[in-house]
Amino acid sequence: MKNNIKIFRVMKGLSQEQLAKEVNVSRQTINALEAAKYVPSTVLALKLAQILGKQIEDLFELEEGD
Amino acid sequence: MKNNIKIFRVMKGLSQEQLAKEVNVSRQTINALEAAKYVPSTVLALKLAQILGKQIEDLFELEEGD
DNA sequence: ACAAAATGTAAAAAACACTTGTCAATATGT
DNA sequence: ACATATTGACAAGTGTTTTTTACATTTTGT
Repeated sequence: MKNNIKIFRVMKGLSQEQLAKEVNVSRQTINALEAAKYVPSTVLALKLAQILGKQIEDLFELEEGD
Repeated sequence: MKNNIKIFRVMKGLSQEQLAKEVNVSRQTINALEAAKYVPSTVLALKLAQILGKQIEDLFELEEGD
């Protein structure tokens, strides 16, 4: 599961910590997400999409094996 | 967290079991989802949106407390 | 009325998101 | 060069949550 969170976050001029605060998670969670260590819950995905002004489908891409 | 899975599933003329097979989960998972017993993983949400021809944002709606 | 298909529900297992803490590395600005 | 802000990475744990297995009920068609 690939994601483009980092790209859109930077485009918004936000630090990981700032984004984390906006969606109520720890900074490490954002960091791990950008490193594709795991896939966020649907709730978090929706919040991220909302803050970043994108559709979830823009942020995440299904891969072989998902 | 509300969802419209049932509505779109029926519009597609699919049974719970058929939809379940398409997205590789048990039939009961679909049933529980439609009963809003829980929110599916992002992976499953993406697959459902794909099969139903909708955006995740069309299927799920954030509520107070999510 | 009967069989088959579809749906509902509950308990339990299995999987996973997320936190906290910590340290190292890289970038940014003065 | 120095200090500060930002990011990367990792371990360990916890608690939550998704998902399955199994059984019961309802619906549909003939």
